[in-house]
Amino acid sequence: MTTVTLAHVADRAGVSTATVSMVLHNRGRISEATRLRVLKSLDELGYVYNQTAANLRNRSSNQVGLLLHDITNPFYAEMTAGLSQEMEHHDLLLFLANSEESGERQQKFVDSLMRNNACGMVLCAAKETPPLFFEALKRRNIPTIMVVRPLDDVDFDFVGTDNFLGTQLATQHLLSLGHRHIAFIGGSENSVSRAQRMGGYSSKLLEHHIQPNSNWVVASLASQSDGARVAEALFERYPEITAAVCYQDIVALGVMQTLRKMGCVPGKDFALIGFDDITEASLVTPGLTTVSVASKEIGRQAGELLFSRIQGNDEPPKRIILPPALIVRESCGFR
Amino acid sequence: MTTVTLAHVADRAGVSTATVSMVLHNRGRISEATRLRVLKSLDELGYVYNQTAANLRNRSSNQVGLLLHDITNPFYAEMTAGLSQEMEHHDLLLFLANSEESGERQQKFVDSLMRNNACGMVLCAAKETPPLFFEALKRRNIPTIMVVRPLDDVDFDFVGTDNFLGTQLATQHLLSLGHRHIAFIGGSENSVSRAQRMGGYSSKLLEHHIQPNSNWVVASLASQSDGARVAEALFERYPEITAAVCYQDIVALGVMQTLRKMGCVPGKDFALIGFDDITEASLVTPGLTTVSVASKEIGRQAGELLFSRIQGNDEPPKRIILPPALIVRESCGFR
DNA sequence: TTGTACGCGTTATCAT
DNA sequence: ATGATAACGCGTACAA
Repeated sequence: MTTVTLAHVADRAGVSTATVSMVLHNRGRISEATRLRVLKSLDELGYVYNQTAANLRNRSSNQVGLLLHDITNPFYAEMTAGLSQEMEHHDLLLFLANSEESGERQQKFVDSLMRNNACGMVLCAAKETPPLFFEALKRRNIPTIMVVRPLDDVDFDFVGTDNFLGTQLATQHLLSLGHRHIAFIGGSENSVSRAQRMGGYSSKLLEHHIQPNSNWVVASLASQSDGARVAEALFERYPEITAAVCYQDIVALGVMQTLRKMGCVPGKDFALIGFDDITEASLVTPGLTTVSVASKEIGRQAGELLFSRIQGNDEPPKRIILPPALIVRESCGFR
Repeated sequence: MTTVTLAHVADRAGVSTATVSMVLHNRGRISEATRLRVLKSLDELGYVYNQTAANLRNRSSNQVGLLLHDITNPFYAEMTAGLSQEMEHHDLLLFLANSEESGERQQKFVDSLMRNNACGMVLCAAKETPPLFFEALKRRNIPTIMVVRPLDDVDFDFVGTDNFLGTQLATQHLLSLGHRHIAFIGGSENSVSRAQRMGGYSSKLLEHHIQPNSNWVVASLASQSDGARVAEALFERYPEITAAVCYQDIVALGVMQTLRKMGCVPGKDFALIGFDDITEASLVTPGLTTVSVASKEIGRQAGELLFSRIQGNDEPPKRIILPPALIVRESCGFR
């Protein structure tokens, strides 16, 4: 109840609060005798350090914010685990918030972080975030790392994966299996990530002297059901398609449903590739061939970079792009 | 850079800091004229409220901690989403930490919460947590809600699901499909949740005058691979088993792998039921019949209860047990 | 409405 | 060499 303060400890040890503070931080020149006396009092009174008071005095804090749209998405959960580990390693506390793609909630969270004097943040910005949001952030001058969703704005640190290379790998895989009629399914129209992934896909086709067909490129929401829906429409109109690169695994799983429904066996009659390598990808039958983006590593690297910024690292903004890898399972069949 | 304080705002508006504070909180009787003047200054100077200072003065905070073993587990991710939503609703910030079943990390997190003067916490305690940990928590007297893992200690609020009823539902389902040789797979030996789930399973068997066979009850780690491993050993020794209730979905998915490997079709040659209803359960083929525990709702209810405790609700500790529901998919076949 | 003591740890300055 | 003094960070709320 009655909180024990430095003053209480100091009284008991017969020293000043300054001395106790110094002992706590192993700073200054304190004789071994007093040090022991202070430690004893500290222990006897069950002193609990008041970080709030220290933070106020130091105009600092040990608290970092993480904003996602949806922690329920296994990709982000993995990333969070990586970041959390890194934060713990540096004795930082991690605030978590889900924006659910709402700019309002995003703003609310960031405001809250400012008020609480957070020392840094990791953001995966909501889709329709206005430039003003980022401008305001810059003025605040608080270390901020953007993750996963690439931003045009180069003034921010960024950690993500190489979307372009990822779909290149995927497309190359399909091409070398002999496919020539390859669709691209998923992603929302205005997404930068999608543009990059589409770029990898189309560039690979062109490299092989194949004309990308814009009719075979369709968007979808980030859900299994919508993936299934758009795939159905696509395959009905263009039965000549024999393979597809999907924007993300969730969508690919939906496409798989549609294929089955049409009596088409993925991995035999059709070749399907996803993106993200979420846990589900290894669980479905046939196993989904996909592009792995090392989600946990993104979190870890973001944490590392953020920590260095908090420590005062003021090098120009960095872009850390982690290499993706093709994970071959059964959904594309065998050579 | 130079932080704007209440004093600055007060100066500019030609009033005292007390007045500004009152305007900020809509407290006291301030004339409309001064109120507007203050609001104007607030805006012009771009004032940011310093929650840290307020917290220090009030000996309070708006920060809550959540401890899990693994945010990567979809069950906990869902729960976190529910809690996060509830916290946001009450303008509380949520600290997240993964213990990964380490008592040390758990202790470290809780200590950190104490130092930071958190106003409450939600804990899913690590497996081998010593009673001393809970005793110390009680002395601290900080609102704490235990979740998911039932505790013997009745001095804490608890929110979880009815494990016993859950496996009763599952077992009943298998029995009514005609199965008589039913195994119980998964969970770690010393877990209370497991004891409860095993209780539901065995009581149902007894109710139907079937002797539970302890050889058909096997433990496993909370992973697909270990589920597969123990299932393989079990089925080899006891080929007469035709159905299984699993401790959790992850394990059931592993069992499914083993079945397939043995040329056994789940839902046709074998009936399988999981527990948790994680997303993957609906994605595999055949869809996994399972017991749903409303993970998100657990988070929400924990948040609600915690908030009421923070508000001063000092009723005796509550145990909120959410009813589970059987989700019938295809892994048990059809009648 | 205001003046101001207060919450508690920090650290520069001063004293022995 | 050791350690004390006290102003300070900034919002709060009571007495005036």
